[in-house]
Amino acid sequence: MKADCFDDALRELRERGFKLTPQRRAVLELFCSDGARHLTAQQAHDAIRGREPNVGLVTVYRCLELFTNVGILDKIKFNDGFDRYELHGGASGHHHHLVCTECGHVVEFGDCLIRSIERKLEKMSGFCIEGHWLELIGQCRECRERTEEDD
Amino acid sequence: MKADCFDDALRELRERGFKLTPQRRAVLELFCSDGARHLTAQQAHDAIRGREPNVGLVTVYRCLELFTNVGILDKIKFNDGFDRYELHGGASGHHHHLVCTECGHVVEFGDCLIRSIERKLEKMSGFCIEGHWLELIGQCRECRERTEEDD
DNA sequence: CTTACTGCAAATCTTTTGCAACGTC
DNA sequence: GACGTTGCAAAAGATTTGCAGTAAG
Repeated sequence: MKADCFDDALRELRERGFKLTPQRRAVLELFCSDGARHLTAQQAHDAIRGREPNVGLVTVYRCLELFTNVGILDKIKFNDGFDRYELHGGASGHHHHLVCTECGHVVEFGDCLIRSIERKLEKMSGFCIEGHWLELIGQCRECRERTEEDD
Repeated sequence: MKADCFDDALRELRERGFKLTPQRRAVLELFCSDGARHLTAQQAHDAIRGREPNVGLVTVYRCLELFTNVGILDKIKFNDGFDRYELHGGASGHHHHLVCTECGHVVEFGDCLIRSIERKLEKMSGFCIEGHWLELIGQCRECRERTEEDD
């Protein structure tokens, strides 16, 4: 549980004049907990329902939008049809995802490898590159070994 | 106009026992024409309507799905909420997109730069990487120069 | 002629919005 | 007490599906 994130987010909200409701608190707590990575609105809602039944899915959507605007969360996409959210920057900073096609296991990795590509592309294209989105898919070690056993 | 693509696609369809309807022909011709890159279903429909008014949007969706299953088209995403399609492989082979945030101008580039990253990541993570999705956004040269003039 | 294909309308699924009731500050 | 916030229901927008009619082979 990252207490700092929670306090930082709280302060950010207050400074901007937004109110702290139980619903917003629940969403914040969820995203500041360790297990909460790249969650969809529906997943967040499901996770919250247990502790706070009085939180509508629409409110979760609005919280996610607000927190993203304020800079507390980042909206990320896995190209699976769902908008997903993570703590902005987060413990591991900017990163990308490597998703297992079998079990959905996600590995995160930093972007240091992308920077050099961006510089090359800027020279080639004349673009000023502002951001990038990289997702890799494959089979994780466990699923690969399990598949091989089946042969 | 890439006549080879069109003929290849036609043969592929016939071999698999699918019928060639005027609607499918129109979609195929569109994607085999030079200007047709990363089109949405709606864009394809609009482009076809002029020549073939009797093509419903639903049919375009079904053509795109069929052609993707058969391997004629690839489904790609710009994370803008629309599914987009291109000729599979295409003249330039596997590639990625660099999209201008100002004017929407798209530059394509090959993936040779990604392969080395994939190999490093496979060693790090134990994954067997099967595919990747990379999109870069930024400002193209023209938009950057126009912005600077405004200062 | 048979079987696949089309087109319309309606359903689906995620996300957004209108509006009255509610709760924070 | 004022005004931001919530929740419901309904809208919106892209895509999919059911089904009766149509046409390719």
